[in-house]
Amino acid sequence: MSVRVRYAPSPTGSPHVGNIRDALFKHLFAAHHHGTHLLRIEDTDRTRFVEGAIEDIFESLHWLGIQWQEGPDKGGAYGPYIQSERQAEGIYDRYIEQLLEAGHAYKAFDTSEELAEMREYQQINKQPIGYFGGVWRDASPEEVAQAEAEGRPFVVRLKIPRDQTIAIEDAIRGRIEWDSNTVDDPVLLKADRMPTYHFAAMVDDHLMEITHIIRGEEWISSAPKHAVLFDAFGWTRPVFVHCPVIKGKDGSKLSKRHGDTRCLDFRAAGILPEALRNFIALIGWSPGGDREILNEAELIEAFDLGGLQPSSGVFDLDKLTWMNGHYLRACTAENLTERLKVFLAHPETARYWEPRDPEKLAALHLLKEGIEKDEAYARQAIELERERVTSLADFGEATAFFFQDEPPFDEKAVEKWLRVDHAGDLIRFLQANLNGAESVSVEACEAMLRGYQEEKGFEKLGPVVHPTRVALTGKTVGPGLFELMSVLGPDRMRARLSRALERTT
RNA sequence: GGCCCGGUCGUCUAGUGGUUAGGAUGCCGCCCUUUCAAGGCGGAGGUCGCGGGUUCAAGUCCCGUCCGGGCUACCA
Repeated sequence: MSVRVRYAPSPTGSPHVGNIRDALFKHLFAAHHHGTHLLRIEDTDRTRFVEGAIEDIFESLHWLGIQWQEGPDKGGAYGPYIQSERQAEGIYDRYIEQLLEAGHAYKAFDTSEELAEMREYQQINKQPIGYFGGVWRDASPEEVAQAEAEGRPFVVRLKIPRDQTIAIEDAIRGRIEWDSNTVDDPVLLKADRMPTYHFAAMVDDHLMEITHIIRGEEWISSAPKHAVLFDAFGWTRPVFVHCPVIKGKDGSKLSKRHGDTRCLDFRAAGILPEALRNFIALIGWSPGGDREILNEAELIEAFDLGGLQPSSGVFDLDKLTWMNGHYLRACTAENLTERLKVFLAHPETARYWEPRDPEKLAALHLLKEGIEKDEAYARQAIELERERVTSLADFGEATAFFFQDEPPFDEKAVEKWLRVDHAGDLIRFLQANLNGAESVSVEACEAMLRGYQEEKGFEKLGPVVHPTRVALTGKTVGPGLFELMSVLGPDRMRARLSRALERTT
């Protein structure tokens, strides 16, 4: 039987990295086994629906290259793939009836006040908290009929068998057992006739022939309920795979106060999708051995359940940053420029940086204009700065001096290198050498500076290089000077040199 | 409170009874070099949560204990 797995998000918000990491695992697992990965939208809780969430789910998946073969957008033989539509078709009602008739489920007419009271009582008396039957689990048909006749609202609960051991076989942790008396009767159908997750997801998993339920470990405690449900229907249970969660630096569940957690925020921050994908694949999973950098194909090839880790992992932004730099350097300048164009044009980029770092955003605008004005020139600048950045968002500041007619002077740099005795002479020398030239090669630039060094008898190139760099860029750091000069070209250099000359005395 | 899961350098991890406990990141240093990076090389960092046991031999198996986390909704 071929592998079938599903990513089944609820449209309650934009997917965060932990959630999307699970989706990545499913895609990788399905692809590895030439199986099917399907997307199912679990929108049974109307009250928590968030506008735009579904769009963000698709977008996050697309961006990271997570694929699926069946879903609301693609169709498939097991549709519909949206639970509210399935509910409307009466799918869940049919199975509820079946359970009710077989005596595996029952109607419970408790009010929310009664339920709250019950929990309070249990808490005070230090009893296990939950619904273990109340008056309705074993109510007579007459009592139920009467309550129904009165039109009292009710829910349908699953009758968890008592005095038994419920066990599941988890692919990562092995056998996990519960005393069935500690498992309460979950609601299957809510008073508004909508199914709960427990019910809808399991029915759908069966109908869609899901072979492996891959989900976060926060579901472990619900697993016995799901197992009982499968057994009640006489269905074969899928393999349960409970993945470890991703935590923040302080060890608690990843949340907003740990910084970015929304998948699409990383895109806006300038992270490359292949970097984020590679990075999150390695939290809670390992290909074994020392391998760390894996592309899409390698991930698929290497992915198996055996590499999944039982313990949760911390999201280490430093390492993601490093990995992003690695992938940035692996791009060609052409490719990088194309990615930058998309990045700079995306409205989320500005929305992301505006409140965090307006200066960075301004530099990004400068780069955007630079690319629009002269893409070939911009590409050379990008090429030269590529080794000095760790995210797409760094390119603005890194390349700024290429695009500014008058890049601001770092006053300390001026103090140190433009106030040396020979600075004025050096600049005049360069001006003379550049006179009339239309372009200048890297080699010519080097020859020019070395010529001056020799002429003046400097032992090292530093006294020539540093003042030139400050004169041309305003800074003491940056790409190789000869390369930078060649890219800048004679015109820009002439303008900057004469401006710098005024600062030499 | 109850039930369940977890625990190897700060962090991600390799490890399936015999290793000087390996790699990566981060940190420090050296090399390269016109600066900053990148790259190369090296260093510090682990009593494998703790305590018992089993065994000639335990990070690896067993028990206990501590700590962390999850669930405990007519949310998923």
